[in-house]
Amino acid sequence: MCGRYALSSPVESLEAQFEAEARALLTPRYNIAPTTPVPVVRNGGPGRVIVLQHWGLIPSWSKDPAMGARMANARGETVVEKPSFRGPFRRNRCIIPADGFYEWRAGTPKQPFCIRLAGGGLLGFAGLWDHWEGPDGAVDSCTIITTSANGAMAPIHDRMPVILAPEDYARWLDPATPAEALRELLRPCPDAWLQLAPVSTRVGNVRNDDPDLMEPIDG
DNA sequence: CCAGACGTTGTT
DNA sequence: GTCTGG
DNA sequence: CCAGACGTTGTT
DNA sequence: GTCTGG
Repeated sequence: MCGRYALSSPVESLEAQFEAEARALLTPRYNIAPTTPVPVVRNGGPGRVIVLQHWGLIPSWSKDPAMGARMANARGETVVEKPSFRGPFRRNRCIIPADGFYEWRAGTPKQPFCIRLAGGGLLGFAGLWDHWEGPDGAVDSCTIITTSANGAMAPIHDRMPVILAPEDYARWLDPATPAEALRELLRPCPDAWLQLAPVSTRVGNVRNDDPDLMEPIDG
């Protein structure tokens, strides 16, 4: 799955790769957790924008915004039908940028890994967002879509985030793309894209937030 | 008809 | 909001 | 995802 | 064990 990731690339790199205009101040983060604001690329006006949205999708019809707490991920296999996700899947698709993400291999102790592009560069997760309004204001929130693990990820975990190819960004964000074509995109990326490395268990604690969290350790 | 759910992950 | 269960 | 809490009363 | 917070 994807419950923790990092994003520290300069805003200029994000704007270039995703052809979007940043409308929020972005700070380097090496330990991004659900329930925090995360940068999201989505359609806005004539072009694409980068905005901060709460990680954990709160359905627009939800009475309790706490519902978002368990919506950090959405299964790609079922987004088309789940009540919480099918509306956003039709209308509110987004891309969530990352420099890498973390997965924990089961065992004692659990061993965290950092997964990055083998050739370096930014990843774009397939995501969904929604707009929620409550008595005390409005919240735009988002979720990261998951799929089965590819060969590279399988030794660590049976799920992984959907990582879009840059040539698929436009298709994913285009409101006119048919659902069948969208579902074609929700597949595990090729093994060769990814590079995995074990990292310090310090990443488990969300209070730790420094570049060393992404650094490979021995073993 | 109304009431209640609406989700994923990992682990057992 | 929309579906499922009763 | 993991880490950490898991409670109430009265008083300031 | 299970929920909340980050």
